[in-house]
Amino acid sequence: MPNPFVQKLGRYASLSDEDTRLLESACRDTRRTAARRDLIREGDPPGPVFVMLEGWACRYKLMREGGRQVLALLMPGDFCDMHVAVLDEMDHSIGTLTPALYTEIPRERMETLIASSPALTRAFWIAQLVDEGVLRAWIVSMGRRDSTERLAHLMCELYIRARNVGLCIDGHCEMPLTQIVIADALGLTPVHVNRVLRKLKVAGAMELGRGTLHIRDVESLARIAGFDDNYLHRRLKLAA
Amino acid sequence: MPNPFVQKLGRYASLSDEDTRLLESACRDTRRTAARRDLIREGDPPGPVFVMLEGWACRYKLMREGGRQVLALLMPGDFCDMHVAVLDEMDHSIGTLTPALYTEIPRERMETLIASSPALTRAFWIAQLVDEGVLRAWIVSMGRRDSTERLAHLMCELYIRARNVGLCIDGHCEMPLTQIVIADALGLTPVHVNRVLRKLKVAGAMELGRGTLHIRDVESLARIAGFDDNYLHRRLKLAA
DNA sequence: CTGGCGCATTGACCTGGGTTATCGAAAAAT
DNA sequence: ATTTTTCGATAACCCAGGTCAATGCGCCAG
Repeated sequence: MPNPFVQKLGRYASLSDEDTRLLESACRDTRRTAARRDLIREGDPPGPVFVMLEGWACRYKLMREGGRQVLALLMPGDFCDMHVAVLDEMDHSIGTLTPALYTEIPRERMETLIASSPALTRAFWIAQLVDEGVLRAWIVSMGRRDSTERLAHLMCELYIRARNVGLCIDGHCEMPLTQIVIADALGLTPVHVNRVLRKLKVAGAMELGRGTLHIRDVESLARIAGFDDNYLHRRLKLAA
Repeated sequence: MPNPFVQKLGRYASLSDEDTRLLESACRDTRRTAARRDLIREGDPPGPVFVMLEGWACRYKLMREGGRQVLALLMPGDFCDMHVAVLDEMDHSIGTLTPALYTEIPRERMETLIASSPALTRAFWIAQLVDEGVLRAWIVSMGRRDSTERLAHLMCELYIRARNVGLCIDGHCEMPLTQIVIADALGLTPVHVNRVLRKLKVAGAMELGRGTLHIRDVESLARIAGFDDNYLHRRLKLAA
């Protein structure tokens, strides 16, 4: 099966065979973890760059009173923090949501990679900018969308991102998120996420269950969400 | 008066005289604008890097139904989007909040700057990572803090950032934000921002009026906010 | 095969913050 | 100087989403 890291970066710049080879060889040394394991914790000194190859993870921050806010969902192909190494300590944690396969690319290796080809440099920059765009889109969602729009918007985003790395087959894809994780990501309670999911199911827009997302009516879902994919910087071809 | 751009980057790496000179000369060519002018709009092709020298601006996104969400507040010393030029179009707008003085640094110039010294490279990376940290902190605020904590948290952040570039004098600083802008930033309504401001004033924590922020009791404000400055990647010395 | 635990589901009730409206005071425009 | 616009301050009312509580299901460990 194709390397999702290569697949993702390949969307942002046309990679030569040599670029591809470099990326693949940087992923040679893989590790497996169980679900709910932290790869790195808030306060830790930043380590290598993590690249997700299988399974999902998330960035998150724990609150004093015990709640948590998920800051980003990481799926295969996603990587974290090209440059964090220059910071003194992590300001958030990263943990797996499912059993996962990932690579750690040491900082020097990463720099060599970036320096080795203009296409790779460009691809990494774009990936970074898209990640920032996603952060901003989350802020927009939390600030100005109600719970239904918010959930629909997140599902549109995740669906497109998953499709970009080949994780979807016409209208449904693997999405191993519990309602609790979704609630932690959207700033809602699990109870309310459940209510909204029911509503979206009844509306015939989408269904989420048993780790799988089924998009029932893309148009309708995108309309509910007020979804515009410009922040992902690719043309929206949901119907494809 | 000192160049806030130099001042800001100087916090992140020790700049040689040569570095300082380079930065200052990149700011030679300045422009003035009135308040409420867009520097660039969503959908526009990305242009040069903007560096704020005087006055405030914000990144924002307009909603279909007319609302807007402020995504970041830019004060003197802040700059935007080192690498946006690689993207096809802007996914949000940037507009001034006050009359402003700023510089536009063309992309090539920016690249020369970054390439010209390891200290500058490092400083730009850190600035970028801190900006991302701020985005994440906003997500945490919107997801998990109530309106009072949220407003207090934003004021702590802005106070520290303003102090970093020399805009504060013991406990008060210029902060030309209307309650409407604050509401747009926090995902609240202006009416409610007003209520919360009154509450914080009565509590003796802070006062915001006539474009000026007065911190009345730092400890109390930070406690209300649940503020931890680790995401700004500098030691918190609010009392200094 | 069974007990336990995390997750999903649902109901009843409550509250933080939204909505709408009004008024006076600044500030900006002419 | 005066008109116009924007901003801040408050009050009355309402609802989206939180809170609390109870139940059931599926899965894994023993």
